Amino acid sequence: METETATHWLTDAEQCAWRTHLEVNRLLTYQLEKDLQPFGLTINDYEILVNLSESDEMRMRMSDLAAATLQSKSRLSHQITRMENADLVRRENCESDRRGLFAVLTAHGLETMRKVSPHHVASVRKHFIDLLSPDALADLETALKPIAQHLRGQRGRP
Amino acid sequence: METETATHWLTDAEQCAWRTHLEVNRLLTYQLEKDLQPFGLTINDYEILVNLSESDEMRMRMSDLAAATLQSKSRLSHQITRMENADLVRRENCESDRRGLFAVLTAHGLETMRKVSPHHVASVRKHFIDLLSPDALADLETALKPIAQHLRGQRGRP
DNA sequence: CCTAAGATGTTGAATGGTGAACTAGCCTGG
DNA sequence: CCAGGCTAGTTCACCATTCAACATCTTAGG
Repeated sequence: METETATHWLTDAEQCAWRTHLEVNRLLTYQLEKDLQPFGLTINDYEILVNLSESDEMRMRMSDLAAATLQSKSRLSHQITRMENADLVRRENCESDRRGLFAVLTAHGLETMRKVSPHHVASVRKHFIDLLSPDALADLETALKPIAQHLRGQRGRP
Repeated sequence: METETATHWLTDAEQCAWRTHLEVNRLLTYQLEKDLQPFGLTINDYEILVNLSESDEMRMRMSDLAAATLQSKSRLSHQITRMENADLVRRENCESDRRGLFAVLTAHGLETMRKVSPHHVASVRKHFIDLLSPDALADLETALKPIAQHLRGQRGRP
């Protein structure tokens, strides 16, 4: 009789799927970053722009933006400072809560977004979406959705 | 007749799958990192340990290790320096090519690996593998494998 | 009210990552 | 055999991220 619980190692199939997942993630991030580079944007920059451009009035509270992009407040603060220097975004005070700030997309930020997004979408297609059959896409979504939900639940837990 | 090529935007289904994929990645990385933290290791550290422990003689050439973990040589060099200071790894000269160095797992590194890996595997199970049915796992592998291959091909291209 | 606890955001120091320049050793063709 | 170009790895200067300390404002309880 075992005195300690045996580790439940991964089967070959599990390990293979897991490593493929890891590899795709890393290579994909690398590739998207690279395709964005000619425009002087990082993936982080781009994601901020997406969030803002999809928001009402092109603005979001710093906290909400940090939550939406899964970054720490500190990191977002630095990030927005950099983007402010690049005139992609500006900070604006919040009337209703004077502790608060909005990050607001500037005209130049919006313009940048319009120019860059087609290229980014093309990149996502080329390196991901278009390599998946409609069935595979659906399967992927089905497989990952519950995981996303589980992980969201884990956030900010012991 | 259009004078410029229209952007082929993502459909709702495509966008949804894409964003789920992104979200899972980020949250999963966050979670795995967090589960590794009590042992004083980062995901990067862990991955180096895995690579070395699976290698012949518990050693790999710096270049090979960099390629295997998809890091720049510079980054790996810093990383190994840190791990050397933590006595997880040591550098050793290469007889056959005197430019070369091996990163070698130390006894303490191996011991650490033995202690930590069951927890890491449990974490991978809890937050990923065990949330997938065997079918979903197979689907995932099927969907991602060609993408991994495509991306590997893109590496180090114009 | 007033105070204490909590939320919002910034800052600064320390650590980690990047990319280019560099050192050193290998290898090939003339 | 030796000059040039190539490969391995490190280093340096700069940028990005983290973590803890802080300033400011809000809100809930007494």
